[in-house]
Amino acid sequence: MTARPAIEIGLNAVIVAVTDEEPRLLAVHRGDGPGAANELALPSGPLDPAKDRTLELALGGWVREQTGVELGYVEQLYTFGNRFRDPRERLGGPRGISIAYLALVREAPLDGAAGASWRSWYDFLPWEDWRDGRPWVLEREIAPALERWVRRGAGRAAVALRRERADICFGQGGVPWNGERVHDRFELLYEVGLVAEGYRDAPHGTGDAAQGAEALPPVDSGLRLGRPMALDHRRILASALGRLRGKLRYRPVIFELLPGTFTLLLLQRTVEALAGLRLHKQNFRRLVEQGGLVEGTGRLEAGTGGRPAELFRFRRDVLRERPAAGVGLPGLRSGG
Amino acid sequence: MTARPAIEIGLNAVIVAVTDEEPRLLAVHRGDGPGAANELALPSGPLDPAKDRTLELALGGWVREQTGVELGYVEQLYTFGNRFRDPRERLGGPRGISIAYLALVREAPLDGAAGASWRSWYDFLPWEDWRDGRPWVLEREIAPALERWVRRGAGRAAVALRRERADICFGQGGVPWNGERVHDRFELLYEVGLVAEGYRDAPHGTGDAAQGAEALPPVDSGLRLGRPMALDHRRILASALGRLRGKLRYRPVIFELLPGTFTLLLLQRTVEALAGLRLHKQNFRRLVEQGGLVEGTGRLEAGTGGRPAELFRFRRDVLRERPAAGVGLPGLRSGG
DNA sequence: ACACATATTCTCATATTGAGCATAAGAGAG
DNA sequence: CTCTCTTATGCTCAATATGAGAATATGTGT
Repeated sequence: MTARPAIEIGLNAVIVAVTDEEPRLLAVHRGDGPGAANELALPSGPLDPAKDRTLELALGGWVREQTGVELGYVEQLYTFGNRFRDPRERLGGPRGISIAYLALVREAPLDGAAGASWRSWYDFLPWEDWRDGRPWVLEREIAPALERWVRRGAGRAAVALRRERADICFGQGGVPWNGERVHDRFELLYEVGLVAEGYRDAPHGTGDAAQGAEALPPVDSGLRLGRPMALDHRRILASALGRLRGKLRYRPVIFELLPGTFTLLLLQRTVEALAGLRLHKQNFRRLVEQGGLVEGTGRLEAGTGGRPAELFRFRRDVLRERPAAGVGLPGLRSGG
Repeated sequence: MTARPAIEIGLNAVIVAVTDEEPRLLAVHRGDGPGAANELALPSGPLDPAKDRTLELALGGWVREQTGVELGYVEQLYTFGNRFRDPRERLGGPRGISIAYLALVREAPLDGAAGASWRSWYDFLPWEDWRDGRPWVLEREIAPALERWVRRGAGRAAVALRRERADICFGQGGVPWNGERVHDRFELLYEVGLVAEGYRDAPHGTGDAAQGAEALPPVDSGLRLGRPMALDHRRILASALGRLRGKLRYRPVIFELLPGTFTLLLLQRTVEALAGLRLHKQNFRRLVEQGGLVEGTGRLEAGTGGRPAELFRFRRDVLRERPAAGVGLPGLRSGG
């Protein structure tokens, strides 16, 4: 038996950019793994404990190698460490601990390196995009399937608990939709078996993979909502989206995704893309302008139809004045 | 050479309770380590990759063993992984990755197990307590030392950068104090050498421990602000306090620290203890009552001086109605 | 000149927040 | 029993923030 490390630290990056009003992430192809070959995955790689000085540096190296992209703003998301999170552990592989990061970049054309590509966020989590109203997939697929799951609860109390959980997660039964609860929603869909990963990872008799509180067999394994990813990468993506939506409120991170100057409409569309909501245009403008987040440059954009818009830039001073300034997403709008 | 793991996953817990209007954490004594013997440390222990099913379970086991305390609400904080974070790495120890958790409990008397004890949070971070106004140590020790550090910057631009950083961290030069920036503040004090750990860990000629952006020798090694802890445990504590202060705003976590029924004053004092601020009593009451966070029980508290206060309980329904409800700490008050 | 499209400015009703006054209800001193 | 002290609770008022939308400005293309 050769000496192999008992533990492997995996580093994963959710690399986000917004282009054409779509939030995108950088994905790579991944041919191995006992599941379906050639799944999409997050750029990732193991830490070399002897060489890598910091986790961020190691991550940046893997991303550079796999996608050619250089990371700027990077933030740690979460560390996942459940046993058998990576099915290779069952085959004698090391215990995998995976540290997920969120990175924000301005989308750059990929130099065709490897199989890296930009993918729309909502291909993976289609129920998160409310920009055109309540998403079809929620109404049509998720709600009925959840209702079946609720009803299948064992006893009155269990049904009530399940209903409360479903209502809170998906904004039903009078509960308002909460854009930041992305991970909770994915987790529920996973447990219920509504996403492909839930079915794939379920204990087909093995018995130990049931890591959730209740070991549920997937009940609606016919549904495959959203595009799946390798391992738990879609779960990581859900964490990232939730975190980013929350962060928008109280930190001016949005400017990491924008060019140096931009129109207020581009700023708004970028926020909307991430928030998955429409905002009231006039009020949004008031918020960012009076909030001191941006300042006009005096220059105008080349006309694209109507009256030309002024170009703005991020007001760096806001970090001194209101260190907790964000673009604040108070309410949602139906129309444009 | 015996087989030793190349990586060790350390699990640390910042276990918080509030008693007598003081936020406390559970600390243990720790006799080893190449530094000062018998330092205070967070309850912690390594993950057993072959046995522990989840990170939380492993953590709970170590905490139980070292303190006898059973964890309830647990939340992951951050994963630290810089090389040589643990100085034993230099002596051939495994690469240490440390995952920090925040746990909230109701303070229970310790059954004398081991050397566990409750310690006031602000013994370690005295500049964070503004309940009696701007803390003395900030005015008297930190501000002047930081000013010296700022002036020592190499060149005009460096001085300006340093000043901005110091101002933002510590609410000087017109910048308002931000209670959540706890970790940034500790980090700055560490780099500048104003806390004992900064001096202890500094590269005394070795040259590789300088992990910050600038490899600063500690400049004010005479000062020892606050009580130090083992390794980077005080940094972890700072992360925990910052996170908890932030979380109070948008999640009703405060009730994890309170008994089932409580007066509004106790609730307020508990929030104040964590926030390190005084709040306006009438407005606080309005906030939590109208916000639907609590409901009266009709019972009164045994008199402790003035008019008896009504006992309230947490309104669990708020989780359905406003899933993002917190106690909101809008502004600070000078008086009581 | 005219329709069209988008940008920008204002207005207005309604919450929310910050601050402080006023009143209520107990305990203890005289 | 009354006065004073103490804490609880209720209420007012101004300032500010938010949600919604009307009105006006300034381009492009016909």
